[in-house]
Amino acid sequence: MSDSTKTAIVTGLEQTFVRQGFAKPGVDELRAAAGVSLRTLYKYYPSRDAMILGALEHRHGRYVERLLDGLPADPKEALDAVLERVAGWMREEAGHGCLFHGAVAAMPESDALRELLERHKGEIARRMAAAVGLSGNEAELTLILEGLTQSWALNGEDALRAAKRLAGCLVACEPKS
Amino acid sequence: MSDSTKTAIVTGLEQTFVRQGFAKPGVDELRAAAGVSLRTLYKYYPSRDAMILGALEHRHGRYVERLLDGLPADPKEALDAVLERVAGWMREEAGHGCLFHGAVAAMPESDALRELLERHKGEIARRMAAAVGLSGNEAELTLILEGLTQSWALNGEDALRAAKRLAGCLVACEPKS
DNA sequence: GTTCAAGTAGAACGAACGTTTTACCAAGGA
DNA sequence: TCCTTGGTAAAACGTTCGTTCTACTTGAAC
Repeated sequence: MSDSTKTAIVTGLEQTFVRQGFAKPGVDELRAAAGVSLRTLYKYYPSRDAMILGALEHRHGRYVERLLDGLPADPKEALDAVLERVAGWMREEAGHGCLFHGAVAAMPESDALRELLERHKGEIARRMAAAVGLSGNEAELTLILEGLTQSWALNGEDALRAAKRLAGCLVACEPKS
Repeated sequence: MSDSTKTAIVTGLEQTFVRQGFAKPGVDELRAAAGVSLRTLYKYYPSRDAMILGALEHRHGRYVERLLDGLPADPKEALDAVLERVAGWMREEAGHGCLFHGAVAAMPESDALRELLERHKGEIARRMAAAVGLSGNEAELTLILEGLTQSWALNGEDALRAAKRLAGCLVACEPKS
């Protein structure tokens, strides 16, 4: 059980699910993407469902790191930076929207997936609200983030402009404390 | 080929896909939900993919009607009404987020699904922006709508409050024309 | 030098799947 | 009366799927 093998496998799995979704790719295609033998693949992830979970866990780590590490200390700059980073993620990694929502949408009856979705979104909302100094407006922030992620597929860079504009409005409208 | 049979079938299909997603349910389960024989089901929808497309077309019609028919003439009231109607839809019909995004997420390589998604979202954005008097802010409106739909699964009624608040901010911030 | 963990290649298996087909039934119009 | 239309029930077909298993290779540690 080597760590580098596991990373290689899970990277291949993640890429495949991003490109093809969760319905289509069969285990043999996942195996090819992982670059290992079927036996090894099943040793690290003993079922197709485990492969899905593993890929999502891996993506969660990458996403949180990319979005939240080393944000500017100033709350306004941090807010702007987060939106830019989300747009960058969409450009480079997620043409088709949030993979976690996609997984739950594909298999809405899986409790494990729903739990993972809640952990993922919850952690991001909490940490981001703190970083941008809008802890009382978690729902508004989450809405802007989800809206940006989801409408990116429809409007591209316009979605980023709209998100910045709405975030600006939110800060401007906020009752002074 | 009777119309009432077709409606009964497509209603059953839509419900099943809403509840179970697009990956899991097999044709025999869809048949049971449609309440017809396998032969009849295949006469109306000659493949599983056609069943998916048919269910989404049907849902599109229902959604557009519910969201946009008979809106108040006053733009501000109309905006509020649309958000309320979206929340009502989420409460009653779509616990798991937008079915169109879900379909594309499950099978991102299907051109037919992507076209349908664009038609669906495009029509709603255009007609709604006109109805609420914010035709220059389609991207912002779309973002709020997508954000509400998507964050409903996470925050429930708080998502509606956040959407109303952001919509209010948008109207207040808008440069007077 | 042997052992052992970690890997490859790919055959095999039973179940499930999407689809087609056969056989039959009920009602209405010419 | 017969034939068409729209439907049911369910067997059958060929494929594909997720999973397991057998047989073999390699590299490093003791």
